[in-house]
Amino acid sequence: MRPVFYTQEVKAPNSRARAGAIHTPHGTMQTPAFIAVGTKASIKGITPAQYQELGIQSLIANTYHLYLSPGERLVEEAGGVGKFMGFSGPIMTDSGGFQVFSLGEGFGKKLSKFLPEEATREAGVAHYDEELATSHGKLAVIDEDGVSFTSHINGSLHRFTPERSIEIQHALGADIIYVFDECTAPTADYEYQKEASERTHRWADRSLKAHRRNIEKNNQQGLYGIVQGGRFEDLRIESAKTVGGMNFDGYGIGGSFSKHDILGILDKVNENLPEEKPRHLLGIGEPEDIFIGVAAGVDTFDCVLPTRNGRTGGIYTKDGKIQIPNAEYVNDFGSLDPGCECPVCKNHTRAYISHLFRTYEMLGPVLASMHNVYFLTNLTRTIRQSILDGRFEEYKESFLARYKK
RNA sequence: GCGUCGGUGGCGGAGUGGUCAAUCGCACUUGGCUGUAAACCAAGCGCCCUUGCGGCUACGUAGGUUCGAAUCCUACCCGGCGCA
Repeated sequence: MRPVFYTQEVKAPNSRARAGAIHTPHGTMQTPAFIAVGTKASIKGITPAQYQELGIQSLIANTYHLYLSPGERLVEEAGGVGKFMGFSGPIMTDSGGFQVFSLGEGFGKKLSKFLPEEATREAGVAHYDEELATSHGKLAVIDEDGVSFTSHINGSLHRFTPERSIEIQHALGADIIYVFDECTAPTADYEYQKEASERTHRWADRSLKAHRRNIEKNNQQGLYGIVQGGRFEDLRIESAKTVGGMNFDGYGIGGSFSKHDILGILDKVNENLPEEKPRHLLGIGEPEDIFIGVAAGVDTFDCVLPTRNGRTGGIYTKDGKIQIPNAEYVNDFGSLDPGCECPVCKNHTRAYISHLFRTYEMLGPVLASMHNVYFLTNLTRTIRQSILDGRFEEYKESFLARYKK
């Protein structure tokens, strides 16, 4: 028996949507599930004591960040990342593969998953600042064996290889760890994407071997492979087949950029991954994206948006997103999302939270993050129930009709 | 009363003869954020016309000098400080 495994309860009749559970040494999570992002062993703004009432079953921390600070040895000494941060449930660690992108090709773009320049300008968002990027250079450089990083904190030089990433993740001690992959830019051309995906496959093999070599950790931690392939369908399918054939404990689907239609290929990706293993869609997403993912057979999701949007005033509601600091909410005495059962909505008004943001009280970002995380965990919980009840499609239609109105 | 310094856009505060509707910060308005270099970033912010290296009105008030003034001169009004 592997330390991490999936059990299915109900499969929807007309899609790959499924309800089940992922079992780990630190507990079981009911899927589909939203996994909160806790990069530096902290879901920004939320204390572990609040996880349960916010529906947080699990979180994903980051190898690169914890390696830089406080260092994997210290976390190990503390008893692992869960013990260190005071959370007893299941935890994942991402391998640092995303930082290959955000500190490499993504560096200086400010938009971590950048859009083409015109679309960027149209959307009114910051775009590539060439002077900034070139004055600092990339912070990550890739070669066949691994990636050299310049610390974004103090400029010191560091090196990750698949073996090293696994070694660090062994020390961090999460239930589910990931192979070291290369997250490519969505704008990468076919040739580069092919090259990068194939390298990621070689790294997946090396990560797996490194994990198996450590008998003790291999029996305590599950290892997920990662599918890449960018926006190219044939590369995605090829990647799913290759990584899917390697007998990982689960599969992450990486490099997803919804605005580049990569989610459209998801169904074909999952068609080529083993049915009996859990699938995680890395870094996604928005409520619309979650429905796409679930329909395609994804079990778990993680995304920075609920906490990042929350910190900056963006609030999820059943009627779409709102900007709580905006003038129209300063005297709105309703709750953030009318009808929401979260502790924030039960106790506070939009007017109050708008005030907190406008006066830079840290409680504003905290309450907003709490509500947003609840919104996503509750969404996946409701989706799960709809699958169990055999009405996933109806629920999807009704939710999106209102959300996107 | 005399002397002196000063009055610039919601506020603070640059500018001190042309390229100034006026640097910058704050405030304000709006937008963005998808494995977190992110409690962040961007745009707008006198009025008007969808437009434009567009028109109009503006730098205490009123005049004046000049091809041209927020910038120079005169008077007045207001404020700080000093002396009476």
